Amino acid sequence: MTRYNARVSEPKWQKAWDEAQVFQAKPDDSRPKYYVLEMFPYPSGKLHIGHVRNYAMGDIIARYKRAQGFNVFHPMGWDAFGMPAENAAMANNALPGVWTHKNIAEMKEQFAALGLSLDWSHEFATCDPEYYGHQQALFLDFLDAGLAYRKSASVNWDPVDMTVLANEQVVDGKGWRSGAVVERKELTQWFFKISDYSDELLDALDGLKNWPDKVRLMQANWIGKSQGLQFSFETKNAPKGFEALEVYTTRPDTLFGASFAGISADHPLAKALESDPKIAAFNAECRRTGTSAEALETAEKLGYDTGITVVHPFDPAKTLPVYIANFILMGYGTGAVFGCPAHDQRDLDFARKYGLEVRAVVSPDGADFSVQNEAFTDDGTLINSDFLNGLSIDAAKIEVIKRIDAANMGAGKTVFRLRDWGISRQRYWGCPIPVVHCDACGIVPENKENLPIILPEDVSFDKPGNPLDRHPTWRNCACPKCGTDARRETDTMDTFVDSSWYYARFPSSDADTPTNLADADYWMNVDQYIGGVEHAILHLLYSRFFARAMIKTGHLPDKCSEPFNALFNQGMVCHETYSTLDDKGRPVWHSPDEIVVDGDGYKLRETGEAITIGPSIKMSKSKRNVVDPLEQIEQYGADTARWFTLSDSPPERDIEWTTSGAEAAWKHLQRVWRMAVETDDSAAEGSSDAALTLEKTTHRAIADVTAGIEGFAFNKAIAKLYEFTNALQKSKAGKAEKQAAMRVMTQLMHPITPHLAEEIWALMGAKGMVTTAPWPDFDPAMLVDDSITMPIQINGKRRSEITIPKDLPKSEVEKLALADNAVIKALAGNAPKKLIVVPGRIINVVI
RNA sequence: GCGGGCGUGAUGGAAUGGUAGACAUAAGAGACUUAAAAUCUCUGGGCCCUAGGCCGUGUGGGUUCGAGUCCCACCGCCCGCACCA
Repeated sequence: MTRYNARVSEPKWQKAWDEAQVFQAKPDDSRPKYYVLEMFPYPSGKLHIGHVRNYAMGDIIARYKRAQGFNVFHPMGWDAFGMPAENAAMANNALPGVWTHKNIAEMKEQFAALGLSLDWSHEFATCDPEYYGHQQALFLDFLDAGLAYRKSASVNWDPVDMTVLANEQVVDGKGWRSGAVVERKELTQWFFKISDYSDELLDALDGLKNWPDKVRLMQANWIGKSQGLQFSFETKNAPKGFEALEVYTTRPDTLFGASFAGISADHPLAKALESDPKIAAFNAECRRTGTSAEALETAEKLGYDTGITVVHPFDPAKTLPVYIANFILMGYGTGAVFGCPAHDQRDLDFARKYGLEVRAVVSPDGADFSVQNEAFTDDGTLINSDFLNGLSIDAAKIEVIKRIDAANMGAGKTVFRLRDWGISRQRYWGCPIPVVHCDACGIVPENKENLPIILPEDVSFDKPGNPLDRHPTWRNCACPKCGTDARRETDTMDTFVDSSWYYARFPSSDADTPTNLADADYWMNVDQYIGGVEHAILHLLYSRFFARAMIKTGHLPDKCSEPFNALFNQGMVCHETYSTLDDKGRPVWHSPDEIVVDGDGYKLRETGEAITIGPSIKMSKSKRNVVDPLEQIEQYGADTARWFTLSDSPPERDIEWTTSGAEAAWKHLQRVWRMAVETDDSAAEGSSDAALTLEKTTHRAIADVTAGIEGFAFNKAIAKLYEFTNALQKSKAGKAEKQAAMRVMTQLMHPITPHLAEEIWALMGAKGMVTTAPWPDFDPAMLVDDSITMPIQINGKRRSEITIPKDLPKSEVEKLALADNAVIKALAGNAPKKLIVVPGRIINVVI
């Protein structure tokens, strides 16, 4: 019996595609273009099984669209800057650049084994000076356009990675990569003015119809738009310069319920009072409080009465005490608020602790109302509020803003949660920020003709901190303005900058400017973008900002403000975990290849020790539940891995890698191969009924698989291919008909298992390569049968079925239904109460 | 706390408001084989003795001729954000 030998066939076809250059795309106005892109990988040096699934998805789309006649652009590159290279440098005494390029070379080979239809002629790595030099040019243009600026700010400092992190990179109070508790630090940093686009980035989310709702919602929440009132209280007993205290609120309607004013420990007023050692100590304590989930759960509301008071804007007789409070954030609004305990839970907790007045000013029904331990935050009617009494919340807000505005005390204001993007990183392995510090001229942008500012290679990692800082000569340069001795900026850019515009570089990867407008005009935008949901905010929000900034600076055409037309988030590949316990009762994790199934359970191969099987979770080095894709490819071939990772679950969901599942996929591919070989031996003449049935099945399969791929339901497409295989195997049609069906099968399988498809295509003597063959069409007329079987329900429960001609009039269907034995029996001579016929679907007899 | 999602056989999962469990995996039985592998056939939600029937999509209600699907409440799990005034 012949077997399909993936180990021989796969490299053979990869070479054939390569030599025919079938995946290289050039602008061509005669065909519609289609730009499909998967988030480019970090070159860790080792392909992960998750990569296989991710890139297989993109490849299905690319191959399918190519067969549909689209001019498909499917490029690949490397997100090559970042911490791991520096960590490796410290551990192995290897240079980050050398380490990274070695990884890229290894990984590219592993990618080749997957048979992806990639156009490698546009490849680049973000650590190439040819790439990051253009990024430096973009930076200078952003600087010129006011989109980049430098300021001193309190930043998130990761004490392990010894670098600054963006807000988006702090997760649960910890660094997103190192996991270290983040500290606050005052540093002068470079920022991108993403806040210029807060409104636009929010509003444009509505237009992203082909993005997951979840991602759009997450971005909307992150941008966090609030509408409210910003106004000033007049202060009493405050230090000089603080005659007014500006606060922000989204509930101006509750102003008459105010019983205190609160300021952040980082508020200028709080700092001005630090000459009092008690206040200094209190402020220090506030700053120390963590922001992790647990810390927030348990943190008590703490305040310090400054002795200062403010005057109520609508009631000069009323004054409110000013507290420094630990729950007020300097980074939002003005860092100062008025507290209305009745209608804000935090203020209520605070008021109860410090014995402040709790005065309800909104009542659910307009009647007198009081609040105990739970703040009332629902809709209602204003009470106890002078001129606001009887108004709705919305009307009261408008009225208060109007009066504050008229009194020149403040105005309505929209505030966003989104802050500007701090991009300075105190790291070596990143894109140098192209500015110069000159004693005479200050901060001077580097001249564009001096770009790229190239990273030095002779660096050492024997000490913590940024090697660029202690490099003997690299910092030294001439001031671009006055020519005197000056020093380079040693901070490099956040690696998220690198990935914020790579998609725009691919179409013109050789251009001597960051982009080429003609190429961008042809290829942009990305029609289908695929990647993990972990980038829902960081990468995707930054990219949306970058596209706008690049339009403003003339690097992209106007149509590119939303660079990703459609987004798909794929799930992860998981595996169950295996553990034993050490002598102290701590778990010891074992990798799947150390495990054997032995009669009644899983055992450790070496010692026979029984294994505890844990839940299937994301593959990770620490839990050792990792499956090496290269071993799988070595054993079964890339097609099997591609087929299996897409077969069982919807692509957006996590899947569990199981050995039995992978073997089953491999068996199935062997079965298809065998069938292709055997159709040659079929009887030359089959039954004509069988031939017609097979033809209809074929058209049905084309329709279903096409719909599956179009709808990103690869698992369903694969289920339909199984059905088609089963039907073809059982078919009694003749040789020619079976071969025709087999050819269609090959075309339908080709996006998923391209190598096997090519091998069968060649075996059957078909012309050219299946990779370049057009997608098969189906005839809608072939999808309908002449007779259909309709279930009959009695009172909604299925009781019988009848087979009737397709276009039988409704009245005839009713007659036949009433003549059905089960119906006659159930009716027992009575007329039905109701008879529902849904044409082509179902009949329901109501008794 | 706020926001979002999801609960279907032993398992992964199908199912425009219209025959629940497609397709696959595990498992069981059988065929072929000296034997194993490979391959093929059958069984494959639960219950009742069968024809056949009853029950069944987290729980309880509701809308409907008809609900896994829509609505309400509850329970459980997952994800995101989190003292944002």
